[in-house]
Amino acid sequence: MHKYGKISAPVIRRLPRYYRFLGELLDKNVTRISSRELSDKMGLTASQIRQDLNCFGGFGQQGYGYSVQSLHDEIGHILGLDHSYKAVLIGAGNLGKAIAVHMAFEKRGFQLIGVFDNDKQKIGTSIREWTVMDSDTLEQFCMDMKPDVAIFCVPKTASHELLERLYHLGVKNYWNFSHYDLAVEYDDIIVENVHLNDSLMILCYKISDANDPPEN
Amino acid sequence: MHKYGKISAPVIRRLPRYYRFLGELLDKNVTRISSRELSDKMGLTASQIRQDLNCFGGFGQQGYGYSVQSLHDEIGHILGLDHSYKAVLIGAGNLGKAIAVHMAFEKRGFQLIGVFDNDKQKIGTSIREWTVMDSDTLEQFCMDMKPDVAIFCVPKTASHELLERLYHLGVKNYWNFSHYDLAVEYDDIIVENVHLNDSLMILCYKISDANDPPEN
DNA sequence: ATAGGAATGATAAAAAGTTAACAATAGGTA
DNA sequence: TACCTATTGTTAACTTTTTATCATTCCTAT
Repeated sequence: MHKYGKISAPVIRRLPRYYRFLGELLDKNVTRISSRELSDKMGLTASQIRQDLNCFGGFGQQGYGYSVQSLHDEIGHILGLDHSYKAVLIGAGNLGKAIAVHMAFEKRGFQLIGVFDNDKQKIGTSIREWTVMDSDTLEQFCMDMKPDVAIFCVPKTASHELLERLYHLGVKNYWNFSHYDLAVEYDDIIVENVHLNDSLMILCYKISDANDPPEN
Repeated sequence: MHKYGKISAPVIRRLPRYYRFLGELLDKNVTRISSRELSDKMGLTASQIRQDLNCFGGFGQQGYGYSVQSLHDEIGHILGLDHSYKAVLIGAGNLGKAIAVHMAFEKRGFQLIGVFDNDKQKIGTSIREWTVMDSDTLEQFCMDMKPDVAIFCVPKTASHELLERLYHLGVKNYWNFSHYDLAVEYDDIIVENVHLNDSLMILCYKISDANDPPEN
């Protein structure tokens, strides 16, 4: 779909934020914006915004700025949100359930096609439109449905074995909520981590640091 | 508690990962490790590990390596995990419930002292040991209990007003799950974001990019 | 006790990322 | 139509971060 040069990770990680702010501007019926105005709103430099956007092409007009609508659309396209990658979610505990219910997958380039768990209590229960399936049926399901992505909402202890199974079933992309590093196992998989524990510890650091700042 | 020079964000964000890997080594009864071995396991350079650790002091011994136990403890201390910051969670929906149930707050430097929601259906219900309280009582609760942190599990639309209320109640630290940027509102607050939507979009980008790589 | 080897801590070099500066250009205005 | 202004796209400077190098130190074995 898109073929730009190698884009650096920091730039990529900023794209969703641009997308979000532009969406908010759209809601407010703002039709055009300059890098300067946007930088003020977002708390970063105008230079960075222009630099970032120019990785993908010249979306602006000199002396005028950027069209909010078309920039929003462009970024959505760059992110690949017009895809519909098939995702399976594994682990229908509190977190898995929250993810299934909470996320607007369709607006983010995905489609949730199945929810799995190995707990007999949960199998057969419903989460919105999905009926929780038995993890033991993953092999058959994957061969039939060929999901693109697995969403890992399982405990750390289950992660390793599950990754191995899915990897051999051809699943190479992972959204990982488990307190475990999938990426170190295979080098041809794509992993996006949501390490809640790490995030909480970072918050702890920041608070501790602020409450007891280094004397200069 | 700790007073090191200014530590850069990238270093801080790596600390929890070191902590995690060291914890796993402890579980396996590994008593010592060299930066080289650890770097192999973690998929980064030995140089970086040594550089990172030396921000905080010399924890290793030349010709020997690092003691797993003491390095683990040191990093825990640096992160401030021996604190017990008081946290309130706001928004007892699927996500909020999952966070309340899922996270081992006590092991991460926190203590969850209250869960709030404005939905009459949810008020009074129980989530583990917590009874969901009415958001309208936040003012009184905060004045009595002086929480250090608020965990935002509310919809974007509620975020702005809620931040304003809590800010004026003296809450200056936030763990933010809402699809909204709190940090742009005030400049004396600490915010750690968990933007699930952003993360999902980044995954979408990575997949799209890998499936249609730039030709060289 | 002493020598050798191993791995750190520190310094230096390289790479990556951010910010600043400015020329080029398009739109608005007289 | 032509000038003036605003704002981009681009290049260059600067800053930060990462990686490599190496001297120093401490453990281990003889």
